[in-house]
Amino acid sequence: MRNDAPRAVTAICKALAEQIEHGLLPPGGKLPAERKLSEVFDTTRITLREALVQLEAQGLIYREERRGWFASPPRVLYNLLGRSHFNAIVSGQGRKPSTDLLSARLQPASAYICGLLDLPALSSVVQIRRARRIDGRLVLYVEHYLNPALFPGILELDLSGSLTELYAAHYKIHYGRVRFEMLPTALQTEAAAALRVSQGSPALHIVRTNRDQDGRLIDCDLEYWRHDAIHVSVEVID
Amino acid sequence: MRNDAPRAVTAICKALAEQIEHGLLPPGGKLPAERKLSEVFDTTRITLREALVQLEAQGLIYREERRGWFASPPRVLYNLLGRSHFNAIVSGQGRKPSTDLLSARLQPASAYICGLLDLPALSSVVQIRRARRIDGRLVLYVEHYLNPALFPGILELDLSGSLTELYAAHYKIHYGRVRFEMLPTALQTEAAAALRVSQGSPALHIVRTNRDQDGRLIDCDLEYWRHDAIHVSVEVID
DNA sequence: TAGTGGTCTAGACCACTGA
DNA sequence: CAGTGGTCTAGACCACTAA
Repeated sequence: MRNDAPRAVTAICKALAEQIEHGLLPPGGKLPAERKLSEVFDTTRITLREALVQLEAQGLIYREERRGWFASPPRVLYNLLGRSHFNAIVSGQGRKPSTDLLSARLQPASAYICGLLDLPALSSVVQIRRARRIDGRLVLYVEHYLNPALFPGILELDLSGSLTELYAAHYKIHYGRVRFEMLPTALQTEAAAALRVSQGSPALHIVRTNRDQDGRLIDCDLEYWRHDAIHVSVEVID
Repeated sequence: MRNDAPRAVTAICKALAEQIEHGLLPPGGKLPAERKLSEVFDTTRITLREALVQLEAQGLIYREERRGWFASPPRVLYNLLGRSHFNAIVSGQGRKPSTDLLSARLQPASAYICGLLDLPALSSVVQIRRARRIDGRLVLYVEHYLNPALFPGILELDLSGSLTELYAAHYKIHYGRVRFEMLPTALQTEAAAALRVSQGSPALHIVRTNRDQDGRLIDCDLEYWRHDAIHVSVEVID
């Protein structure tokens, strides 16, 4: 690393960042083709791509598989104490939420899920897989696992909306204690495919385990957020 | 992307991941040189490095600038409701914490810091910059900003230990309400240099704003964690 | 000083997107 | 079907680390 002259990659990052921050590339706007950009900056595609990947890591731009690079929209604020759900959070911030239902079925619980939900070995669970969007952009892949004893017939209902509201309306179950685990990782095969990004993209993994008003473990969510789509906040009162 | 045959990068990732998970490369252990590995996997260094970067993103390995690649130690659990501090958290999990004091001085507050601490324009603040280690490994870069009115003479004290304990012992100030903001990003120049990693490495940025027992804003921390060193947990009681 | 990682060049082919 | 991004090759030089 040269200490006097900045790296080519750094220079490209700065130039692009400056353009984005000054609004020359509006949020959601597509960047020019990689080959064009590498000409503009008089470098190779490899080097240019390294710069793009760094900007992606910073959250300034994102890519859609085989479609190109885009300026990132603002992050959505996820207040853990807000006790709210995706649709409400997103609409509350003036954005448009939507949900793709990927699959929903009863299946044997993995050892990991049994542990989370405190179920005996070889239990069955309801698995619901969904991809969620903000203003049309895929930002969140979730696997929900529900204790089937508490939600008879749920697979017949409309699972493309808020599960929270479904629980309340059909089962009179409300969230009580909720536990969050958060860890930065990279997207694995399933999540990457669902979000249409390349495997290994940085992401924030959140595991929610939810209890109801009586303290019973009712379900858990394995969430995978695009790392640049979210901003988590918590206020701890003494 | 070929759909039938897996990518070279994916194959390399799997092979290395398998070795690590089966303990052939113990945590903290150094991987062979990149050129050696690229021979082993019969590929180029570029391709091999892409695999290493993906494993880094997953948190399985990490690098030290110009020293090589190492298997990652386990993440440390950061319970936001634990109301504990770095040294206590780390020792409590059987690991060894240490702290490098990078700088400590009174300086004009940036507009951003004024906003966080609710200070008038052109205020001065005490800035303390530290790098913190777990078992010798640099994992956290922190900038602390203190309201100087509350901590007279603090620059004369030993700032390499727990500030929490310093506040209590010398100023009878204890934390009350605490606010956390968390967002995944990439390390910028200062943090990257302090942690001796390359700019643009994935990281978890945590902003803490702390109030004392009387609700006064006393200080804030801008924390930058190596993304693979931490596991955040919160329990929300209804 | 030898070897390592950090950076960069100059190409190539393929699969997919979108017109 | 043209253009794009995804992937890969086969090198090179430099700065730094560790012996």
